[in-house]
Formats: sequence, structure tokens, C-alpha cells
Amino acid sequence: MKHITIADIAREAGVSKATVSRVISKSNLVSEKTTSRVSSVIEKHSYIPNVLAQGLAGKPTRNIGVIVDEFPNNFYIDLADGIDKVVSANNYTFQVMSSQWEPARELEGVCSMLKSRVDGLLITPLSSNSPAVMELEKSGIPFVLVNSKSEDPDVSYVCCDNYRGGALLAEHINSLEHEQVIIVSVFDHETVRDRIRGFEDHLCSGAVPIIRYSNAKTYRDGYELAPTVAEYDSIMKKKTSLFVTNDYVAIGFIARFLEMGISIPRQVTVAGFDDIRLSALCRVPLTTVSQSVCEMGRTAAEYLLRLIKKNSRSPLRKLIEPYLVIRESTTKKTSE
Amino acid sequence: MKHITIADIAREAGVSKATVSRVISKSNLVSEKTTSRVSSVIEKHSYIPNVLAQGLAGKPTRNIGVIVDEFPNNFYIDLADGIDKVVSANNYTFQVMSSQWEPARELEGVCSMLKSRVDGLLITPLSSNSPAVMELEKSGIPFVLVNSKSEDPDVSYVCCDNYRGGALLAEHINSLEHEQVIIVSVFDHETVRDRIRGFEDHLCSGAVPIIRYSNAKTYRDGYELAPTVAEYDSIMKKKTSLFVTNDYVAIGFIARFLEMGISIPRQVTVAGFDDIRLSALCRVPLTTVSQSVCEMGRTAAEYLLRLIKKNSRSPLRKLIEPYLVIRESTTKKTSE
DNA sequence: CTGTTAGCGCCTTCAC
DNA sequence: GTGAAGGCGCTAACAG
Repeated sequence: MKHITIADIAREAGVSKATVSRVISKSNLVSEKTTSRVSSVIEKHSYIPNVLAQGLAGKPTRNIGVIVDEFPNNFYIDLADGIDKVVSANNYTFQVMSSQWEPARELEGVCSMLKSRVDGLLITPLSSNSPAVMELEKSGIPFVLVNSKSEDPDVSYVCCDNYRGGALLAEHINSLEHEQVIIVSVFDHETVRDRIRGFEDHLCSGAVPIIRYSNAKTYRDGYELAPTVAEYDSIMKKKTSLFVTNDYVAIGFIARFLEMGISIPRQVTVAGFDDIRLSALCRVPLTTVSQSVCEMGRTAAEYLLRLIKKNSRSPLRKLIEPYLVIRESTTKKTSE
Repeated sequence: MKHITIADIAREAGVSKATVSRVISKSNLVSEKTTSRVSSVIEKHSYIPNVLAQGLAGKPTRNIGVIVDEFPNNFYIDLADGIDKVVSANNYTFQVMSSQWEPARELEGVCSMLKSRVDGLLITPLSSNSPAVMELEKSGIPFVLVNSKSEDPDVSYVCCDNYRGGALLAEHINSLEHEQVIIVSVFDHETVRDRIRGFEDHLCSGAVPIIRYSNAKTYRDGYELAPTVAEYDSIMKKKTSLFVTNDYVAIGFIARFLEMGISIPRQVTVAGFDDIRLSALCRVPLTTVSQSVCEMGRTAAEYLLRLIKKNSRSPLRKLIEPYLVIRESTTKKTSE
């Protein structure tokens, strides 16, 4: 079954294609009579204009692209939710791709989006100067970086103020008693580095030693690293403050500590970062820093639409203020 | 800055547009020499063919549409992950929309997808005969229902076998001691109805009363409904088995019960449905039925691609087998 | 207000 | 093997 085209409508309504086109785009230089006649024919056949043709003929596609690291991730759903809210409210649609953390796939994704002629692009880049971002700059298409910053004064971005988040946490931890501080960082990403910098810059360590671990990425990693950390740093003997730069991993630590009979927060306090849903509801609710990912999505989408519409060359940027959420993993309400 | 077109490439390579087109589509009736010459020009300008034009000229867009209820939802991320895996492996892209549970938006979504000429559509419909699905049938475009079944013998779908899931749970609960059973159903959806039917059909109630509540949708709802349920049905006195048709809500119940000092599973056992991540890690790990949403996504996407490629008119359908996950909320390892 | 005329960038016959 | 020509469905001047 062939699609109905504008020509069919025009013929049946006894007007020219141009007139039909005008009716569709609500250009108000068509008489009311013709408008209603044409409209009814459109209605009757439930005719839907072909976006491809519209796009080819120069109209914006009203479709934006979104590239994320991966889907199975709390970060992504909140982001998608935020984006969806503003995008759909503005009668735009969006398509998504995941880079699976591979620069090559990320670049491919950008190319793919580019060739489907999206009006603009949102991307959580692997790094602020990944090939994908370079390609984007070259293309001249409006885009905004999400969850990443950029040195380049021309690029727009929306990111959590991770440095500040780390600082908030440090201030809280300063108020706790401890004989050592352990920092476990997840993968190597600018956001994570900022968290740690903020944390270290504001920690009143005094004579207290700081111990660092890196590269724990998952719940499982935390779960498995816990005994090593516990034994090697003899946390049974020294009261310890543990900062894990990602909630999921932190929760893995907690789970294992509990199994090992290590009391939280009495012997060890644990703090995370992100405030995923789980953090409030897990065995020992987790003290963490909340970054409003949904707001990040909303803001980024708004910025992008603004760039698209006004073609405003001035870059738009925002650091979203994180806030501290104190729960039982660092305060002594319970002890298990 | 104008986009480079096929004509530019043709001119620079000293061939016709047709030849360039052939090179792009890897049609092998072009001499190797011309191929490499053209390719290098394409490379040099990093030329990307315009998908809109290609689509207009009759080629498939290799873009499929996905319509879901809402994004901020564990179900969605797993689904997206599954879809992404097969879609990207096949060099397709996808765009997403959410219905926000409103039939009107759902229909709009379908229309929007249709007009952007997606090659096919995946949808988790509000109901198997919602206007959106009707529209889809009319359109003749390949589509498959996800998380929904259909009476219509022509419609393809992939769904969890919710009836079976309910049955599995009933069998487990039959083995527990109790003096009453309480069923709390979340919103009115065919999948939820199936869960309850399966549950009730396989419950050996005997003389044990079954009490029903409905319309608890969120964690909060569970949390707030708990005291009422506890008091009204005097669960302090009667050993109770509680089945909540959705994990999130079940976890809300558990949280409140604990606060009220009601011991789980000693006094009340709680079972859920879905097996979201949280269920394994919350205060009292939740017995539940796992439906592999990721697999659902994968299967659905595979079916859709098959429909698109072979234009196979035979509908493809599958009920995915759920399985029971028994945890502490129904067994007596802990007691709090 | 409305119709006519060109394209938009690409693919696909059909000839050579 | 390769080129020329027509058309995909629509919009945007330009005339009337």
C-alpha cells in the first residue's frame, strides 16, 4: 500500500500542492474556506506528511540525537526522563545510541546521528576531547556536552559540580572521628577526578593517613575488594572513613562488610556519590552526594533547543549544584 | 557551511553521481580502480550520505522506533539495553518516546514515528488494543508488542509469561505457614491481571481467607498502605503471606513494616514481582519473580528486524519464561 | 490568497 | 562498467 502524498491531497481538494503545504505548516495566508476544505481531506485520509521529504526540502527535522555511555544504568534513565520532558514539550523527538564506553563506537554514533540529520546533539562524552566531540565541532551542528566540561570556550555543557560535591563530603567527614581515610575511585573519568580533588582539597587530614585504591567499577568489585581493604588496612583496629566515588560500588563494600561482621558506621563509615535510588533503601542507607541527573537532562535539552532555535553562537554552560545526603552509613543511629 | 553532496564527490572524482552511489552501496559492478578513487575522495572530505535523501529515494531508513510508558523505570533501562544490543549489532538506530501512560500521547507517538518513516516499531502498549496499536495495524508497518499479548492472530509480541510467574509464586507460598493471604495489585494492566490469575489459580487456599487490595503504584503507596493493611487485617495476630504484584511497592511495605516493628518473614512474608536490582539489596532481600526484561528487549528487536527484512507476514510471538527467586522476605534466615 | 517552478540529495532504471 | 534522466515528497521563492 502506497503512502498518500501531498499531491493526492491537493488533487482531491482541488488545490495545488503549495496550498496544502501551507495548510500543514499553518501559514495563515490561506483563506479559511480552503483551509477547512483541505484539512478535512487530510483528516479523511489521515494523511501524515513525510518528514524525510520535509527535511530534504530544508525544514528542520525536529529530531535530536542523544549519545550515552550505556543504557543499563540509573544515570541514563534519569537523564532520559529529563530530556524527554523538555523535548516532547517542544514537539521534538529524540533518538539514542550508546557508546558502550568505546571511543570508536562513540564516533560512529556521532556520524550516524549526523547523517540522519538531527537538528542537534546531546552527548555524555567519554572525554571532553574524544574524537566524537572533535567531529561534532567540525560538523557545525549545535550540541551540548552532558556530564562533562570543556576547556574550549565555544562548547556548551551541563555538568554536576563534582569538585564541590567532593568538598561537601569532605566537610562532613571532617566531623567524624577516624584514624584513617580510604578513597576508592571508580574508573578514570574527569568527573571522578573532580570528586576526588574536591574531597582531598577540603579534607582536614592532619596526621591522619589517606589511602587510595582505584579501578573498582561495579557492585561486585566493591564486594570483592572489601576483605582486602579491611585486612590490609586493618580497619578492625583503626576507625576508618571510606569514600567510594560511586554508590553502586559503595553498596558492594557495605554488603561485604556486614557479612564480615564489621559494624557500620561504628567501625567504618562509608560514603558514596550519585544518590541512586538504591542508596536510600539498601541495608545500611548510604551517605552520598546527590547530583540531580534529571535536572541535568532538562537543562541540557533546554540549552540545546535554545542553540538550535536562536542559533545563538554564545555557548551555554552550567554546573549543577550537588547536595549532601547524610544517612546511616556515616551516622550512628543503627549499628547492626 | 553547506553539506558536501554526492555531486561534489562525483565532480572531484571525475565520475557520475550514479557511480558514486554505487560505490557507497557497495554494489560490485564498479571497477576496482574507480572504486578506490571515489572512496579516497569520500574519505578525504569525510563525506556522509544524507539519510533523508536516501530514505526519500526509497531506501529503508534503518531506524526503528521504540515507544515505552515512561523512562524513569528499571524496566525501561533493561529493555533499552536489550534492544540496543541487537539493533546496533545490525547497524540500525532507534528513537524513543514515552507515552507517560496517556493513550493520547501514545497515539501521537506512533504518528510521530510513522511520519519520520521508521522501518518498524517496538511498543509497550498501554493495552493490546489501544488506539495506538490500531493505528499501527492500519499503517502496515512492521511492529511488535512488548510486554503485552494480543488476541489478534496477526500481531507479533514478546511478553513475560506472567500467569506462570504468578503460579510459581503461589507454589512457593503454598509451602509457607499462614492463616491468611493478602494480594496487593498495582495498576490495572493485563500483565498484572495475569500475575494475579496465575497466583490465585495455583494457591491452595483451603480455608485460608484471601484479601485483596488494589491500586498501589509506588514505593510510597506501599509505605503508606502498610499500616492500614496491618491493622485492618490484624496481621500481628494472624500469620500472613503478602503478595505485592510489583517489587517497588513491595519494598515500600517492607520498609514500613520494619519501622512498625513487624518482623519479616516471621510474622509476615512478603513476595514481589519483577526482580529489580533493588530487590536483592534492600533491607530484607525480597522473594520475587524475575522476568528477564533485557531478553525481552533482545527478542523483540530480533523479531522486528526479521519482520522488516524478510517482510515475513507470519507473526512472531514468544512468552518469556519467568523464574522464582527466593530470598529472605519469605524464608526465615533472618528475623530483624 | 493561490498556483507555478525549481530544487533538496540520492537511487534506479535505461541506454551506451 | 559507466553516464543521463527521472522521480521520491515536500518547501520556498516568485508570479499572478
